[in-house]
Amino acid sequence: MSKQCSPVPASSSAASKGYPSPLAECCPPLMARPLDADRAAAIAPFFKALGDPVRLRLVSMIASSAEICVCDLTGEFDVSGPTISHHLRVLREVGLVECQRRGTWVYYRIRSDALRLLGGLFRTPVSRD
Amino acid sequence: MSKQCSPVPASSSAASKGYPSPLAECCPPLMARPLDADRAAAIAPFFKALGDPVRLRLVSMIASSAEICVCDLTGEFDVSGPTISHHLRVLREVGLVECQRRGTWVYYRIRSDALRLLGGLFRTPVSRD
DNA sequence: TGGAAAGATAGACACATGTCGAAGCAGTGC
DNA sequence: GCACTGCTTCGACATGTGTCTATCTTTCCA
Repeated sequence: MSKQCSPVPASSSAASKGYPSPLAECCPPLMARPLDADRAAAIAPFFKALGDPVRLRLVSMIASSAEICVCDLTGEFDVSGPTISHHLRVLREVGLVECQRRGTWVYYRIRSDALRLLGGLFRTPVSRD
Repeated sequence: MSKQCSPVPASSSAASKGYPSPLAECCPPLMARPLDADRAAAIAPFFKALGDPVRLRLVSMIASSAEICVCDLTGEFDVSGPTISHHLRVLREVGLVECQRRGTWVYYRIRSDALRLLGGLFRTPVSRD
């Protein structure tokens, strides 16, 4: 029953932590006002997922094309296939990417709503600096 | 000799990893083109630092004011003083914040160049999505 | 039906990380 | 000088994380 691809409902980890939906226009820029504990707990997993060099590169590769096959990702790294698969799972579960199986191959795509959310945190509200 | 406050040269962890200066207009948006391994290794530590809920909140509190005293940070969390101090050190070493001692108190300030760098990664190059 | 290939999962293991209490260091003020 | 306060560092500990090999599942095709 294809337990592997897209077992993730919509937002997953953040949602499973009790916060409604961090993807939905949730948070003001970091410079605007302090995050409360709940929002911080909901958002931190996204950054944590991006905090590994392999995963960061995976995200940039996936985000740079409309979609990309796992077979085209694996060869670019010095780590084993299962390790790539593990990292893709982390990215999937946090809601940064989504995947779709087509025949033998699995294609990954970026979730641009997640990218937008994170980008929004770095906007400068008034342009102080 | 105040080993505690600002023992960090300029960019630290990223610089110590051999990459010139991730703070200096280094990287195209994630969606523009894949990061090479070196840049990913230089940038991932920033996200890793933001990947802890306590640190993310600390950053948002520091970024939300021009500067803020450690004594005003500690009380907002359920963890001990040494733990806050540890997290501030991580943020300092990666180059996200900087600090300055004034008398008995230590004040933290955001490094907006770092915030800009990270924000730049989420810009949409052409506006595909 | 059976083999091959693409990926995911399981289990194990070394290492990193978050947390704490205790101790240390740097200023302040008596 | 000496006690006090603010903050950092140290050492210890439980837990989390990244990686691997081995195995399993899914799909395709002869």
